[in-house]
Amino acid sequence: MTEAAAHTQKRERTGGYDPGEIEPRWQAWWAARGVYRAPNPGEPEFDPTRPKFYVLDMFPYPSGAGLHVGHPEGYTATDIVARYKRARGFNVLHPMGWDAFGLPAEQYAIQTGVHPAITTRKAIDTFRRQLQRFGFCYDWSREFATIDPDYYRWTQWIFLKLYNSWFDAGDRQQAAGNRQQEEVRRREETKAQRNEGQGAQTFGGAEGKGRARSIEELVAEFVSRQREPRINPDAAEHSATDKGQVFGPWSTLDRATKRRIIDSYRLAYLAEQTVNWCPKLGTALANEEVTADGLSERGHFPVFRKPLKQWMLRITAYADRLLDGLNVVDWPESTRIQQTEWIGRSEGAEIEFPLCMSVLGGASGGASDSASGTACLREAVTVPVRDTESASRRQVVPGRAAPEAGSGVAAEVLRVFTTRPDTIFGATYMVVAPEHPLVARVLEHPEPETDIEKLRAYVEAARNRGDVERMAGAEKTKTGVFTGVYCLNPAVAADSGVAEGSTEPVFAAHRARIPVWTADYVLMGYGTGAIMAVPGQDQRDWDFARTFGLPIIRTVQPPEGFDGEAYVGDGSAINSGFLNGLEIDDAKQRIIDWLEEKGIGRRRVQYKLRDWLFSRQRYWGEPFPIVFDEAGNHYPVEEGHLPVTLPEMADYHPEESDDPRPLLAKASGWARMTAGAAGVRAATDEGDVLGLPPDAPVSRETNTMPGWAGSCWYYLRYCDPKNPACFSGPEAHQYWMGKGGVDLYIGGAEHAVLHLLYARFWHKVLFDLGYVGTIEPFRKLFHQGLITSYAYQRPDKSLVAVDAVDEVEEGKFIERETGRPVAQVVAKMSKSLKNVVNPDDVIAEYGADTFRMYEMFMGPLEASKPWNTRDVGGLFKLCNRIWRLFIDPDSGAIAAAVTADAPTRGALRILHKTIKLVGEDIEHLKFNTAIARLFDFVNALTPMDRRPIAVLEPFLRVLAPFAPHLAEELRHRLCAAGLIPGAPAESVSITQLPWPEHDEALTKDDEVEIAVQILGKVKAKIVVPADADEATLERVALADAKVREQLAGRTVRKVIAVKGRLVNIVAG
RNA sequence: GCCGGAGUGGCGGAACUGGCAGACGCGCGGGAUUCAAAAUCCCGUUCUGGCAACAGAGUGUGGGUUCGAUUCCCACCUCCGGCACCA
Repeated sequence: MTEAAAHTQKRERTGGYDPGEIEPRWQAWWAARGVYRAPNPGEPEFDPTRPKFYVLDMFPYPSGAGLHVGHPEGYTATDIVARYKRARGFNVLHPMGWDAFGLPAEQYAIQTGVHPAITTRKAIDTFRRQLQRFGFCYDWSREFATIDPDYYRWTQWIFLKLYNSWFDAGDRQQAAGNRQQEEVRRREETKAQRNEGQGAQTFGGAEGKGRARSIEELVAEFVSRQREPRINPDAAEHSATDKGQVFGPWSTLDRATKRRIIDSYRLAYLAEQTVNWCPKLGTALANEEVTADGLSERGHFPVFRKPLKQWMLRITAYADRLLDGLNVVDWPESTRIQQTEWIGRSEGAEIEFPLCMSVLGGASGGASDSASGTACLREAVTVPVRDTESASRRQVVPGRAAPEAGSGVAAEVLRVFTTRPDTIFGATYMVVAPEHPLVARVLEHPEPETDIEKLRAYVEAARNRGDVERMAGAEKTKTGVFTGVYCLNPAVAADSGVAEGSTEPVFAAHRARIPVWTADYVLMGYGTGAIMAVPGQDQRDWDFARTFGLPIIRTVQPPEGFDGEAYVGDGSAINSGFLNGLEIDDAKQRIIDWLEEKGIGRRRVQYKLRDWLFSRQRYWGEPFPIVFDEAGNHYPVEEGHLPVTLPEMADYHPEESDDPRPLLAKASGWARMTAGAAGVRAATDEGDVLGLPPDAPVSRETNTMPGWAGSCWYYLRYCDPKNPACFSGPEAHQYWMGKGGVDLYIGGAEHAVLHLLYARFWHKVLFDLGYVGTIEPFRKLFHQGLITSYAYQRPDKSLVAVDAVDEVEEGKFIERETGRPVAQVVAKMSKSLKNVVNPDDVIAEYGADTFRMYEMFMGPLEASKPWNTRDVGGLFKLCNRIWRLFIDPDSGAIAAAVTADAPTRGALRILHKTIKLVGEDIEHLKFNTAIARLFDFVNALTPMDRRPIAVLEPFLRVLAPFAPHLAEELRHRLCAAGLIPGAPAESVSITQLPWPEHDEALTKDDEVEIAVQILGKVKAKIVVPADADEATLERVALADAKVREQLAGRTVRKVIAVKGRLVNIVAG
């Protein structure tokens, strides 16, 4: 019989602690009275005099398997904080709901035909029941799920806001200048917010780095000629050639061009994306779902890389603001670093290298001029370029159109991005990605030195390998092929003419003409898909140069004795013409100035962050509020026609097809209709490119949104979850979000980048458009650690399931089957190791209060720690001991030692210490030490034969956040026995009572024990008044008998006394 | 490889801003209570030596700074997490 079971048996005979009876009773009582309901501003029960506190858990996905012991860890922490803050006089918003779209329910539907909604609702019911059994103080009246049409209607609405917005980069120069000032202002604001907890709203302001504006305003600027109609120069979906492309005045443009321009600005746009298409499964797969040998993880079907039109969100426009925001939030450093690295901002330069080709122009467009191309080649080889003026460029590449910044004429120059423009003199070759347009062009028009078969084979091989494969390839040996193309290093070419007499022109000219290679270590998706390779200062380039015997020139002086390969440290420039002698930073400035002056390069910031692929070919997700006309143009469904609900499906099997078609395409009755029926705005006239005639046939977008969509804004809906007219009423979310947003957000570190970045992005768009008043959604973020479990390990490190092991003696384990010894180790909980702990089982045996306290007592919240069932009993014992402080377990009556006597000084001291320390620990989320204080209190009270009510009752209010059922029960029993004079009526819940105030004077001991060290070793202890000063300490210490004995025959050289701490005597 | 975080008794862990290492809990040992057991209460519990007083060692390893280091500095080892040819 277990300890708890035995105890329960005893309780049946007597008045012992019985959580199985107490807890459901109080849960029902709290629910019936709506104790945890948080009224919104405007409701009669709302108290505007209190500050607000919004404490949020990360949105759970209700899996069919139910709750795991990892879930309640964070939930208990937020519950404690919510209860504590409520007791400290805050209006607390503490909601819960469900992130319910997702793959598992759909997979289940494919297998069984059961509608995902049914599966999902069932899983939600299980989760809710389990969470309610913990006694969490959620305001369940605010519950919703992302699958509710009333919710996803607003998810679609936000998508439309993105679709109908563009990012106005504004005057970047000015923005950069304002940056620091802005940051200071925001930091101040955040500080103020932290102090106040709430404040006035500033709506619709931007952050000084560009902002989202409505598409209508953009079109108006085109129409009024305020802005020149051109393709968005920052549009990732357009080729370098198309970016920034300029057309005539708006009124002269045709419908298609107008649409093309507008769409290039939208924050939600369609683009061809290469996806992992699995014909057998009928869906695109994420990179993680594809095995190394190109098969689907599920089913092992072939996967092909195929271009597919996908919705993308232009998150890259917000890269800088997403970075800046990280400075104003109180988040774990590691998470801020992860986001920073994910965004991956690099400052550098874009440089154009003139191409020397026999065939210019061609595939990538632009005028073909073979004569000048040949001339260029010849010229570069034989004639050092004298002219250092910008004319030199014209000379080298005649007939080249002068491009504007950001536009590209890929036919004649090779444009690269580099963070080390200072090393340009060391660029001995170039590398382009295999997908680079230059490669395709060379394949079509080979150069004399092109080995076309080799090149084609290389490019083919590269194509079917995804980026992941390419980069994670186990062997890092460099591969590549020379394209046959050369280009000119503009710096070397120019410099060779300047340095009169000192350099050898011919050598310089050879140095200036450098080969262009293609290699898969250069990625098409980053920068321009081309690099200048500087093997002297870059290890990757060094490795490549060594592999293929390319020249290496150091352009930074390594320190003496440097015996490494590429040198990436500090130093001054060498072999670098006019840069020689400059330190790296100065050399960068100098060369960029030079490049800009020549018009062949410019400063540029580059990000690793890519736009967000927002389409999924699934059923169980939010439909897009978008339709297409017969020409394939897209139109938004007007707000009044939302939500676009999911159709019923006869079966959920994806169509097996080589032609990627989302699952919803099977619902043809749902997908086809007229523009009028779909809710597309009726076109006003011929020139209206954004509307359609109502009778025009349209078909719905059949992709669905990804799982992240619903969780991007749920924290806003909680503020006003039932609002039928608005995503969240302004008064409600302005109040709960205050100026700093969510006050405490606890969840796993696995969402450190994706969810937390996507949500911030949506929030900033909503901020720009004036819908929310905070620049960041989550002010303070905290990650709870993983709860692990024990497993057993054979000597060969393989793991053994817990049920296959016997403990033969204390701490010694053997594998039952073999009799061989195994070691106990900590491992992740997993079905295969049979070490998963089910919270329901634990609660059935010990109750929710014990469970809550155990999880909080295991260790620091942020640490990963192993579940040890044996330890749970210790917390159960604590609950029992608390019970017996109040209740005589034999009779069930109030214990005889409970007295109305005035408390002793000692009893008051332990109470006030407990109040103070537990409060401080909760504020710092140090729940493990807070519970240690509760133990201290109980240890101090247990031996007392008179336990004053005046000490016991405040203790219950300190206990309540941790063990709410136990505290509630005991307090009601004291009330019923008439032991709480002048207390609120019994109908009041302990959770509605204020936190007891502690008296600082009462937390202090009168006397303290001070250690006396001699040469750093404790040799004696002295007892002195708590406030004894240093001189007193020294005097008492030196007078101590033991100390004198130790010091006999030695001279005291120095005495260090620290008030309240110790005395250290240096003697020799 | 790079960037974080962490290594403290048999176990989970504690230690403010450089000031008595091991709070609190588990486990274990002893005692009280009991016909007995469970439960409960009390005492002990870092290691080594000693009956003991006490002595010595001790916070991953090796150095350093300091009257004094788990805490600060340098080098290294191990584990966990993230990123991984991003020019």
